[in-house]
Amino acid sequence: MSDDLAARLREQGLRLTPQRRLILQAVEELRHATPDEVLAHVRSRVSSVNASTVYRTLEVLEELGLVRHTHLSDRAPTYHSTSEHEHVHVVCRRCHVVRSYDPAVVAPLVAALGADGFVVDVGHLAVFGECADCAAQAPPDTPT
Amino acid sequence: MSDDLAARLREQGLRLTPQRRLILQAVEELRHATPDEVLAHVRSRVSSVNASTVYRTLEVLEELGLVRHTHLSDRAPTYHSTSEHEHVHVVCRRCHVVRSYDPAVVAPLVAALGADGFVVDVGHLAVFGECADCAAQAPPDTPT
DNA sequence: TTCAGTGCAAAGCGTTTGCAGGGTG
DNA sequence: CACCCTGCAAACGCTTTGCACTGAA
Repeated sequence: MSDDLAARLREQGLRLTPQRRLILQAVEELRHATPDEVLAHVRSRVSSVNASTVYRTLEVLEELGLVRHTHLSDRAPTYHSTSEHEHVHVVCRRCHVVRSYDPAVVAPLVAALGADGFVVDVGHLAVFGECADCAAQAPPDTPT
Repeated sequence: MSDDLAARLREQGLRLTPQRRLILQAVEELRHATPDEVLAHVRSRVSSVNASTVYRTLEVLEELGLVRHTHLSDRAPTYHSTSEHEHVHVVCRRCHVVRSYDPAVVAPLVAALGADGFVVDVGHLAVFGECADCAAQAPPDTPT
């Protein structure tokens, strides 16, 4: 996918820099990562990368369609590569386990809203709730 | 619903204060509001309420099950009263219009995840995408 | 009278921005 | 060699926290 990177940047008159390559690579390798985690990963190989560069780069990569983000917690967003199959994130609010589902699970929802002309951004969807394991063991409480 | 307030607070050994009453009332009247909007609304009637009290109170009210929150933007969360019917929020990323849908639209999703023992928190769901009006008029771009 | 709740101020976390120097194309 | 990109440091928006005082029960 890093091949796309050079091409897509060029299309927009943007430049290919080592930082951009490393950041995209980090997102691909981590599969799901916050800006902070991306920064840490990049720094584990090269020492000098700045947090603001990570933010600016993730923004660029998202505009180029190479990465996407969702909100899997009330804190920082999570980025993932678009080279993965599109998927819906399902998050257990109790144990914080994140599971990916095939977009088929939301097909009826997409269809229902589509009837009103609304186009759902499936990749951004995060469904919160309580997973089977937690529901089994847990007292009825505790938030995100 | 403010009757519930006194009762539920008492159950937990908590106290009924003017601030708590006003904050719950604000959420009910505004229907969808960020902590900041709640603060402004409360201050428009009484002058002295502190932001940290709003945050602390919204947390308490949510634990008591009197209010709920969702994330309708990448910024502050939105609170609403649980005295409204449960609904799913659908947000246009372009014009930021928020529309509420009957939970029926996600019934198939709830059923599909339910098959795996996952209990979906329907009230917390926010579906992002592009509404009919924007899709009609807009160039294919622009983020949240 | 007790202890939960409040206001205030400071700190915290994640993110953004202005600017000057650096490196890509 | 133009101009995009980066690092740095400061600022920012939202939220949380520590502490002493206040007031509900």
